[in-house]
Amino acid sequence: MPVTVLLVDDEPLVRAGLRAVLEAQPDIEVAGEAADGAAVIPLVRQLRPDVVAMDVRMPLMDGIEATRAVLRTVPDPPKILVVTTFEDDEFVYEALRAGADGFLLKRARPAEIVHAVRLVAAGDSLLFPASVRRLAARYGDGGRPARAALERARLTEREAEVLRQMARGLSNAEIAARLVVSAETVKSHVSAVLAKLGARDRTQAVIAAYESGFVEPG
Amino acid sequence: MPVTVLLVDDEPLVRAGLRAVLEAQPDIEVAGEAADGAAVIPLVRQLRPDVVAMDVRMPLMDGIEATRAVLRTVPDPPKILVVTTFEDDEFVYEALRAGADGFLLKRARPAEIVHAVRLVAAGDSLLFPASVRRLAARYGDGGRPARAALERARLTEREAEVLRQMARGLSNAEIAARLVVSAETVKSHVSAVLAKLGARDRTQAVIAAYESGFVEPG
DNA sequence: ACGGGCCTCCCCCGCACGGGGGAGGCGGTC
DNA sequence: GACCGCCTCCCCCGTGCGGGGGAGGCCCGT
Repeated sequence: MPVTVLLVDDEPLVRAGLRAVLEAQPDIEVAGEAADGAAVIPLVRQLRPDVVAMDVRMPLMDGIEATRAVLRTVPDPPKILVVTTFEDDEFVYEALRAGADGFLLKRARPAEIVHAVRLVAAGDSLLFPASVRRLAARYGDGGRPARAALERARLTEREAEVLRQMARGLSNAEIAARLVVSAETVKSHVSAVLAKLGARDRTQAVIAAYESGFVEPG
Repeated sequence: MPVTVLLVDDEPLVRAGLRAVLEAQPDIEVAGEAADGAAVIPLVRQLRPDVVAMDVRMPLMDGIEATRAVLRTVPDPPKILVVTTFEDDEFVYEALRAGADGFLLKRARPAEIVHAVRLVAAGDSLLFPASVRRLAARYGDGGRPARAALERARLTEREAEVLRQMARGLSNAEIAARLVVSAETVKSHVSAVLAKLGARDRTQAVIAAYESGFVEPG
């Protein structure tokens, strides 16, 4: 059965764009739309979408509040894919803490948008649109961010182990030696980790590990 | 003038080995030896070495205590290069907090040992023998580690900026675009950063940035 | 006026990395 | 028995990365 998506954005144009992109896919279906965060909860209860594509800036109730509200009040809640622009940097961190499963830049190419929806629908986390990184330098703390976000990425035992080794700065060959497997096997695990985290390379994966609390600095 | 080094290790064999390796270099000179941490402070005051190669496990006063003592009591103190084994993992973190400038594995090859001494003598930090990474998973916190260690790496403005971009997961090409310079220039800066941090690749550099507090997670 | 640090850009080159495939074994579940 | 997830290993292939050089322009301090 197809992945159902609820679009939440105050701009009709953006909703139309997302709808066009997503409905071009045979395995994705737009279940409905909302123009405001306050309208989201009843719609989620009614439509029970797999994924909510949630804008950040909205009148009445912003995307962060709406995310929190949905996750708090709806049993077996949908995945929340937060739609951001470069200007929304400061909200990304809050969204992560609110329990968002992934991020998406409005200016992303259609293929990326589709990919993001499929990824979070499958239970993986998408922690790596470029903008997510920009918060790093800006925010001191305010509480531990969502380790859950990475845990929800459903890494297998072995993949988690490989990620830990990556986060120690080891090369594939070194990891292979330490885990006593072939380099090819390590490459397989690394690729799986990258895919599940939405990371492009090992560096991004390690950053995600730190940012999500999967590994602790110090 | 040559780099002068004070060797501090309770095992004569290790001291002899270090001496042999270092004195084979025309630009490095062993100023003296000590078999115990307690003997270090007077010797440092007397010999004023550029670098102290400090063992961790020693009778009377261990390398961590000695490092703290030297840095606290000696004006214009020498660089401290902590000599560790794989078994000393748990001390590495403390050493970093105590103000050590670099780490060196006893089993390192001669060329690496020489390189490490030259690096810290030049004011750079060597944060990346493999063992340093192993502490990551083990220690919760206990206080902020040495941001100073990375600051002492004397990154230039531009290098620090490039490192920040690296720590956001950007590729060289993306950094080039963002800083409006050529990819070649970025490569130059990246290479300089790796050299100064003693990192092998960008992933290790980013880890060092997190571990040292140069960038903050969350 | 000269040196030195910094930023900038360029060349060549080898290699680890990562994508895209596939495939076999093994332990669970249905 | 059939299925599926996980781990393991293999192939090919392109390329971003990083090392090793060098070089010119700029500002600054002496």
